[in-house]
Amino acid sequence: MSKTTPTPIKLQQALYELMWQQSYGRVTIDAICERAGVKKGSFYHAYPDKAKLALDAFEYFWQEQTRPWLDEAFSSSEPPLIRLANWLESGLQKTIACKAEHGKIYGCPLFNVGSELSTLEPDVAAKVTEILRRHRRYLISALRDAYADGSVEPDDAEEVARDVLTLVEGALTQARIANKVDPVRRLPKSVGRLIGATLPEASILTNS
Amino acid sequence: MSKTTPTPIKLQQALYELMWQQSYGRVTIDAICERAGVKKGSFYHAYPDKAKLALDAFEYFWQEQTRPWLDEAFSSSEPPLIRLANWLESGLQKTIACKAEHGKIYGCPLFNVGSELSTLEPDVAAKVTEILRRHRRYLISALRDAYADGSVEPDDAEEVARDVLTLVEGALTQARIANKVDPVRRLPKSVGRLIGATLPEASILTNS
DNA sequence: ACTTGATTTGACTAATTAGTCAAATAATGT
DNA sequence: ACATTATTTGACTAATTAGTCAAATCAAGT
Repeated sequence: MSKTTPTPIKLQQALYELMWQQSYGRVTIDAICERAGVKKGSFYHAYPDKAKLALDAFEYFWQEQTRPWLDEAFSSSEPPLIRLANWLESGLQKTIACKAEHGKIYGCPLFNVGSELSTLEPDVAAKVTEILRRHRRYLISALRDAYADGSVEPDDAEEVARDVLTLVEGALTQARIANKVDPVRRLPKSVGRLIGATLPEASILTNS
Repeated sequence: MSKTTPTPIKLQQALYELMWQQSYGRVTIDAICERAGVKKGSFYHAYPDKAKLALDAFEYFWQEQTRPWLDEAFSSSEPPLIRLANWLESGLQKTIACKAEHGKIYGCPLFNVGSELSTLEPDVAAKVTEILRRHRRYLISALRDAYADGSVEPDDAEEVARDVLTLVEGALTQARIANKVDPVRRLPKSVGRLIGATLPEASILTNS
């Protein structure tokens, strides 16, 4: 910790965490500043409003968190179906860890906040759509590889990827609403049904 | 219109519509009262707070809107797979109509608001879970019938119903976020994949 | 060390919002 | 018709919140 974290980053982290745990609308500028350890004047020096900050917050966490996670889970070192299994398994582990740490399942902030803001903050909704698209690319690649190596009956990778992501996001939202891990736990089987194959065991180490 | 609508009902309708189009958090008591054509004192005479009103609002719209809709779509007069097709088709029609009327796709308020409030208003989240459960019962029955008459390879109706509902709710949320009907339009095919059968054409009249 | 520009601060205003309450009105039973 | 109870009203307070701004502090280059 040589350099101090820049104010915009602190604000991005603060908003991200708060809107993930609560909701976008519930988070006040004051709350963001308090969590970021920054005074309100600094907020308005860095950002004109909460929505603009949200854009950066989503981008930051894609770059710092989601992208590295997907890069690992979808590593081409593994066969395509194992990649899918790893992705779901590590997602499940995150969900379980979240519940253990906070007593609550927070789900996917992209989906939660995207849905909350779609009619109110089109820019944020567009950002969410864009990041979901990036996410989907990993699925498309894995599916194409699975079709190519014959482990799954070929189909329209783009469409199936959409369905898989929709199911997974839906399950995360269900998990959040009911505060139960079950919907996430069932995903490998359901995703298997969707792509027309039985998913193998994940190769990723599941921290016991 | 002989009798005047009771104040609680007016408030329920107002909150339901507003939180569906915007978000729960964005809707103020004043806005509810204005839309309901009622003064704030009357609000607090009828309800202690917004969350309690939300409970009744969801129940009211289940009874008055969702339940009759499902009763018709899942009519036992039709073969089970046709019921599913009718359900999805009428949902698609609602989505298209919503976009045509408001220029926006609002999706499913249960899912949107449930996700928004899960960590903030447990009672509302519980109500949402309960209503989703009622919804799922229709799916379970249809699936059991489909298994019984041999139109689908038998499976765990309860589990498959969960998956189907998760996919459908996920698609509605995607549609809301991106303001596109596409995710909903693709549902018959994806649901077919999920249950392991190709869904037939809907028998319901699709208003052209 | 000094200057310049960027950043941070804290105290401020204005606006919004939740919630209260006594008085007015409407509804109900006798 | 009268009394009693329930409902509605509108004006009110208190609290929260967004957003502003001049002054103070910090950072960088010379």
